[in-house]
Amino acid sequence: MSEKEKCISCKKCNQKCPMDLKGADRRMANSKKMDYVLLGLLSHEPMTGYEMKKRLDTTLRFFWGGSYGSIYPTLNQLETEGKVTKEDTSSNGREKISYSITESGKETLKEWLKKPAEKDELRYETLLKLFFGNENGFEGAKEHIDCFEEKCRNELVVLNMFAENLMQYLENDTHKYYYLTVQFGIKTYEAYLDWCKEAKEQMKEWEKK
Amino acid sequence: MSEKEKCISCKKCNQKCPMDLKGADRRMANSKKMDYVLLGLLSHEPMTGYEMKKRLDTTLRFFWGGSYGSIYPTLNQLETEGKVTKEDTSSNGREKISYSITESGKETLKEWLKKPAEKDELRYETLLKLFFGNENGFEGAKEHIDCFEEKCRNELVVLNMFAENLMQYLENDTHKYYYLTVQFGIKTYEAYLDWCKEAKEQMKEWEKK
DNA sequence: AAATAATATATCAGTTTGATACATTTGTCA
DNA sequence: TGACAAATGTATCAAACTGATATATTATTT
Repeated sequence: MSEKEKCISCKKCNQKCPMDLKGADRRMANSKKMDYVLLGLLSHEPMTGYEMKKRLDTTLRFFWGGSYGSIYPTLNQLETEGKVTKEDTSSNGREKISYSITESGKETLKEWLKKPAEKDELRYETLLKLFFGNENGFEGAKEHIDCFEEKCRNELVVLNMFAENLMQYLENDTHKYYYLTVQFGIKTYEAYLDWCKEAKEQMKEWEKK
Repeated sequence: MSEKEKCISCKKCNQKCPMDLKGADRRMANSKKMDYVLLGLLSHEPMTGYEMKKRLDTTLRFFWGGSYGSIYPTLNQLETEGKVTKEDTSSNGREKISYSITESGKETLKEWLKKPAEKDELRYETLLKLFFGNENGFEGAKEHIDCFEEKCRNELVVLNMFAENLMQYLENDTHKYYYLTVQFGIKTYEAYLDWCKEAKEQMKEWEKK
């Protein structure tokens, strides 16, 4: 039995990976990323912590996330390190702190930008439920795919709006990079939709037999 | 100025999201997922913790991960809850514990499989570096894309091998679902490569002007 | 026979999440 | 105008997970 013929997914078929993955460098340093995310946002313009959260939920939502629980503590840490400065812009009773990036902060950001990306990852619960779907049958699998398909369609609507909207601001340099990431989102969601269709067709084939 | 004309990426252009995202249900319950991952793996066949880690690094690597730090504690917890059973299969001095799923564990897995997926997410450091790339210039952006492109090509080689290998085992039901996830991986990595090419072309256009 | 790789369990500090608490300001509509 | 809802804003916490590392044995290569 050659390496290629060995099954890679269970012991019964003599489980063996057909390729050496030891150098595949998944799971690298889990170094703190929030620093760079916040410095990056502040490199565009000064803003509050609340606003950074909003950016993460709208502009960056297709490829990165973040919660208050890491935003505010990180901002304080960055201030201690002299990489951002606070400015109290409270009006009346409402607390409001506007953050700006310092030269030192810009330096830190630039250094990070020069280094290659450590880790890109997907964490698709839909795929997880599909992979273990044997206990759930084709019907269950189809439901998960339908649900995923709908989400993708919704995301595509948003992304296409973003792209259209951005067209008017492409003379702004920072927006060029934003545009590229939006195109990435569009390309991937279109691929997902494509896969949804094919996967359901494949299951129909299997059901016939 | 209509909603559509407002810029969604900075304050200068009167930042406003062209779409209401409040109901977009990003960031839902961060409930423990490792339970289900391990139960899912054990629903295929009994194995050790070490082997589960290996599966995560090979078979599931394209859409899910996991570390020893959550595998072993979760296995102990699952045993306490009666959802898996331990069997000591040590030989001589080497400790070896084989885990099996119980009826109760299968029930838990099935219930989870029936519920819709809570959250699918991308965490692409490459896109992050690209988005903040203004500080780094087109040259820097291209380097990140080249690096990403190479990773994608490598992943595609592995995935195509997986697909080819799996063809021989498609009569095995659980492998059908595995096959679908591999197809997902292939589709998405192909889309990524497509985007890499277009993004670099786009940047060339911008450079001309 | 020695060195290296693979198997195997286990723990820990550091990072992030999702939820929630609390308070004020703005917008809506009756 | 006044009441109510939504948006703005800061902050913290338990629970989850990662990446690294420690430790030890067995299998494979040189």
